[in-house]
Amino acid sequence: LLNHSLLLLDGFIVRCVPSRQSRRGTVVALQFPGEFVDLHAFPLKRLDHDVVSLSETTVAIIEHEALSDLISGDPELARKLWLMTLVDASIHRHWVMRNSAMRALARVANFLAEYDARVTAAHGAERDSFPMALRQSDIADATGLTAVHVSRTLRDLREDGCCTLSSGMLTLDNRARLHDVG
Amino acid sequence: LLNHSLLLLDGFIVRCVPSRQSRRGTVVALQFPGEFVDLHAFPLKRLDHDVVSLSETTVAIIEHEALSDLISGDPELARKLWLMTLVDASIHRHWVMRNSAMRALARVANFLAEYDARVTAAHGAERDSFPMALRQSDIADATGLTAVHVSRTLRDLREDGCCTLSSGMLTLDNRARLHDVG
DNA sequence: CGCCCTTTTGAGGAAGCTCAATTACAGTGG
DNA sequence: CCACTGTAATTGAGCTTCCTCAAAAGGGCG
Repeated sequence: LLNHSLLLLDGFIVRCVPSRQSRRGTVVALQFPGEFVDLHAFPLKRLDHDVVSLSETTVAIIEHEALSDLISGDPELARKLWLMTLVDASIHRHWVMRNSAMRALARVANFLAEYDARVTAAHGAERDSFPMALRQSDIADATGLTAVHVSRTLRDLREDGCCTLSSGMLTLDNRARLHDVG
Repeated sequence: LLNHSLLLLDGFIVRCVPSRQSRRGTVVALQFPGEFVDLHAFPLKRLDHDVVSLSETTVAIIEHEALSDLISGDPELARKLWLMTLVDASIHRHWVMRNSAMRALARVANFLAEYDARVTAAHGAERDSFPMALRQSDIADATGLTAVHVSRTLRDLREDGCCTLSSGMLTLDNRARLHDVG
């Protein structure tokens, strides 16, 4: 039973639901700096998944009592907090579609494009090369593929001139083509 | 831009996000009587997916203005409405896991088990046989399989003694085994 | 240098897809 | 009552995609 939520200030976090596929389970969400990790625990009071940090992280712990006090005097803020959880849900729907209806190449490309878009939003400026917190096996857990096949798929994307993932850095060699593929 | 939300009173509705796989796109959510279809349009003011009825339906149209009036005087109600959208999100996460980490047999079994659980909740009493609003091609759109393979998978479940889907009726020949498989 | 973790590559196999034909079934009109 | 039609379900054959297992190659760090 939770009485606080986490706001991610720095680092990178994934949310996982248990499954037999991987030791850690399936990755169902990414969280970038500036995002709430488990705001839904505020009305829900419990968590139906695990929270895993993949790097050094800094978080703000926000007591639910404090949130209650804040929104009781500000219905507009309440609306905004609700909206943040709805954006989460919208992304979930996209993930269902991606992992159900796209083949490996498009799936990984689309995943990396989402990562790009969100890291850009968190960082404030578009870059053609930036740190990627996920290893290939993490991408596998998030896309429903095996690590081996992710490796092959990344090679295809690299040879296509889309992007290069190497030693923790993702380089977008051709953002337009990546978006096209994914 | 929406200024109202739908409460499903009777019938059956699916929510779809566009994809190239199927004409209608990927089914990302089921809605049973008693559930809000698009409550998230209240804070969000727009819809990022399609709403499709698969049967005759009766809905209540709820103006957002009315919702605003209601919750302004009742913070507890606001909390409950928020919670309903969070349950939706939790189910989304389960769908991501199911369609990413489960094989066809377990995937379809789990899907039918969810359908069973939710139709039971909506109907008020457990039954071993009840109407199934989805055709095999709809199940395919919801599980990320092809209609042909759903057909084969249902045959396997039938021969396993789990359940039988025939002419719009789903019969649970062995609920325990179905849960076990899925 | 040696160790551990991650990535890459190969070969073979299994799961699921595609295409195509057949069957079942309900509705419709003669 | 029976052909005729259109939709949904089933079945088969061949193929593609992805998985599994196993081994090799990098790469960072003690």
